[in-house]
Amino acid sequence: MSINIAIADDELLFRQGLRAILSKHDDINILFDASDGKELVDELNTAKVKPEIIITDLKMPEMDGVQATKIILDTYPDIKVIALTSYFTKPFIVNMIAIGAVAYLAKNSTPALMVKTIREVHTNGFYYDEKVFGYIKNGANKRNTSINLSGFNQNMLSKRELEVLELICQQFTTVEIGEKLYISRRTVEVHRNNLLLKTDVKNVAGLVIYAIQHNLVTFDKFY
Amino acid sequence: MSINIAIADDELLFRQGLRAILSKHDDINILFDASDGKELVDELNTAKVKPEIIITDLKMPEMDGVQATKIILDTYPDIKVIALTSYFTKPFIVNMIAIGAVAYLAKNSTPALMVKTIREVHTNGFYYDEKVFGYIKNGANKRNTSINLSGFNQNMLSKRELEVLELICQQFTTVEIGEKLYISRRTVEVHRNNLLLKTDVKNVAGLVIYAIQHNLVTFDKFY
DNA sequence: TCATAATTAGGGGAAAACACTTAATTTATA
DNA sequence: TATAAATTAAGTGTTTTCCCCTAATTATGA
Repeated sequence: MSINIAIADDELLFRQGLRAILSKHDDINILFDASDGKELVDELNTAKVKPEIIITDLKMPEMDGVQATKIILDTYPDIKVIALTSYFTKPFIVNMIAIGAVAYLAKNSTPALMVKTIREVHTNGFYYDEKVFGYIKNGANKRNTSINLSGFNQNMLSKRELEVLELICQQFTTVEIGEKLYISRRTVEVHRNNLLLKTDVKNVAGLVIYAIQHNLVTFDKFY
Repeated sequence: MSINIAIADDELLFRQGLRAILSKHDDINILFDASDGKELVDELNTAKVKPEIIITDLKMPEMDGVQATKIILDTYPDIKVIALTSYFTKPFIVNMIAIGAVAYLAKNSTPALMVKTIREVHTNGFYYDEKVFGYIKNGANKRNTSINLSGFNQNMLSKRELEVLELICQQFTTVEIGEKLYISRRTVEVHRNNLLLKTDVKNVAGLVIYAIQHNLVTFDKFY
């Protein structure tokens, strides 16, 4: 009996590449793939045979892997989600685990590791390597005694914070942002400060990089 | 007779995926792959059989695709370089063409388009689709009557300015940058100001976006 | 060699960002 | 409905950025 999986990644070539790699293994069967979180959720809902495992990229347009995972696990708590990304950052991993991802794969892993991860998740329900374990420990020690959703939400950016972050990336000053959002300069400063704290960066440069890295803003807005 | 190619991309899974896709085609033969520009140049120099075509990602750690292409075409002017990236921006494309890339492929292209591009480059020496053609025209009309390296260099940032820009992106303050480069705070301020003037942006946020957009810094340095 | 560009450095000042504090009001949700 | 979270706002002060100005030294190239 083969393991039914689904893939989500915004790069078609990457998706097709994964298909080509995984198709070599008889015990792995790819049901469908999606180019972003929204497509993934839609395809999942309409699929007759549900996948046991979903491998999803975190950085995607429209809806990213984090949001998609939340929605999916809400409706299908038995589906195992493997997070896939190029960026191996502590907050990311901690958040993903907190949301319910059962494994974390770097994009520069070997195909062998990917297959191993899929099989481990299939048999054991999860797979964390030493690195991820290390991050979990460090991440957990930071604020909470254990990883939970409240700890996760503390790090998440609120709607307003995202608005402010986007305007910061568009090179607006605090005063200008206040005028745009019809709120006080002071309020914007609070949001800025919270952004620095939550994203754990030092200044505007860090915020912009964080925003781009986490796909919170799109390049298209600048050109 | 098959087409000998080499691949450069920082993500192992992507590289292996490409191998899997391209290995299905008998007329395409992958000689070697590399995880960054430096490795690519090294492997190329030591390779007994040189590839006719190199497919390289632009955004890579250590040495990016732009630098690598420059170096490679300097020594091996007959090698055809196909630029591969997730970002389809005007300046990027224009620069790559100016440097000498003979084709430009988006990472969310279909495998079929990639194979077609390889074959077209092999037979015709180049392959530009309508989109890229459009960008070339727009890019050319902007400042120069034709695309050439001198036009490109006029807008280029100096070596020192690039150093400062990189450190700004790494969240260092003016004073800190001065200490790192063993120059006065004042001098760094001059470079900062020139950066703002040359890139035509408003503040640090604009500089960071410019740097990322133009591939002057790599994400990997931040994590 | 003569001009141009790059790099260096400084004075002075205004604006913006950042750091620390407290706290009221609204909103979501358990 | 009680509790938590988000959003709002402000005081006060320091640091950093950004802008104006001048100007010497060092490369680079025509």
